[in-house]
Amino acid sequence: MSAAARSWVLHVDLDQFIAAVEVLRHPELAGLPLIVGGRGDPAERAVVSTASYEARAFGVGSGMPLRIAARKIPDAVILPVDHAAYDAASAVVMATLRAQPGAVVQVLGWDEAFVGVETSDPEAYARDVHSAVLEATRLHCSVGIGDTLVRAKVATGFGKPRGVFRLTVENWLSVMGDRPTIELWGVGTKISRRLAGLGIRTVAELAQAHPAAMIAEFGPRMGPWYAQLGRGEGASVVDDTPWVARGHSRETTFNANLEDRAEVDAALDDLLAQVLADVAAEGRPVVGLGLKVRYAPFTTKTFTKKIAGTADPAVIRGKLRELAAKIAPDRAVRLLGVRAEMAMPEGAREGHTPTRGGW
DNA sequence: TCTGGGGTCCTAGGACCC
DNA sequence: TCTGGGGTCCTAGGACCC
Repeated sequence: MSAAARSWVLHVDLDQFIAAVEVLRHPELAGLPLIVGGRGDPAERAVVSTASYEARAFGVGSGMPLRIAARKIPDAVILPVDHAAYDAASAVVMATLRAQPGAVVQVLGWDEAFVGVETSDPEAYARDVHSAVLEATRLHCSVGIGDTLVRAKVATGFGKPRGVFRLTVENWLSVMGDRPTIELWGVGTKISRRLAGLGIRTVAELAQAHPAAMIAEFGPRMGPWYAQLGRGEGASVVDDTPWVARGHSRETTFNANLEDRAEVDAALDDLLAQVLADVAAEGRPVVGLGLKVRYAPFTTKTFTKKIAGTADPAVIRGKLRELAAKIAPDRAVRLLGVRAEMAMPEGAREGHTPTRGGW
């Protein structure tokens, strides 16, 4: 018997995207423990962006300091992050998705996107997506199928690698109900711990959480959102409105802490110049500034300031100086970051981040 | 083990105004 | 005197994602 056509959400996620792109360029690396991170130098302060399956077998994963990773796998191949290469590969992937019949595509990152589609056979559609992406890029992907964005996103994890998995209102609780809340998209260590404090440890428990208790703990917006997440509910319509950046930022961790105020000022100028180059490319006025400083060993402070909209670098630099006056003069600086917030154009999509309750 | 870089959004609390 | 109540804006901090 054949099902009627209805709308589905697909979540397409490339397998080992960064490592796979590198292996395409360096076929001789196939099968070796491969680590991509920072500038490829384990002596520098940087972390792992991606580890190949072979490297993961040694306990190396993304987010781990490069130095530790190199210690765990002394003969690993360590490559620098090459944004341009991944951007190019990503563009081909997204173009391929948009070329699928009836596809509405919402890009989530370099290597993943939602695809909204009307079909009677979403598994067949998903396999077509996999074939098309493979043919265009020689990269494999996994596809989650869902009746909401959240369910599609979570489903992908069960399809990896190279597979397809469907998660809907029918099987959500039987598949996810007994799992810990941290496995939900948007629940991290902190929130899962606070949930545990309320006696909520599993997805099923979260799904039935008392609304008043959730609001008391997490506020009127996030409280109900987390409970919804537990049920896999939320938006079911893929939104292909173009994404518009709210701001741009640059930050740097110094390999040796900065002790000197003049060094700090010079580093801030350098970061600001990079940020303003990104901003200038969009031609939108700057309406806010942020300055982040991490003191050694590891305390982070941020300072922000709204400003009257301007594109004048001299004015912006003056405002940044005002924020910089708040940096403790007597503490060694480990990291500096500069952020510029831009005026949003009329009609830009609001709340596009699913994990913060925006959907 | 010792913690990158680029983003987004939410919340709490203080300032200020009426 | 001894201190209301609501609204809005801003700043700082927190949490999460890829």
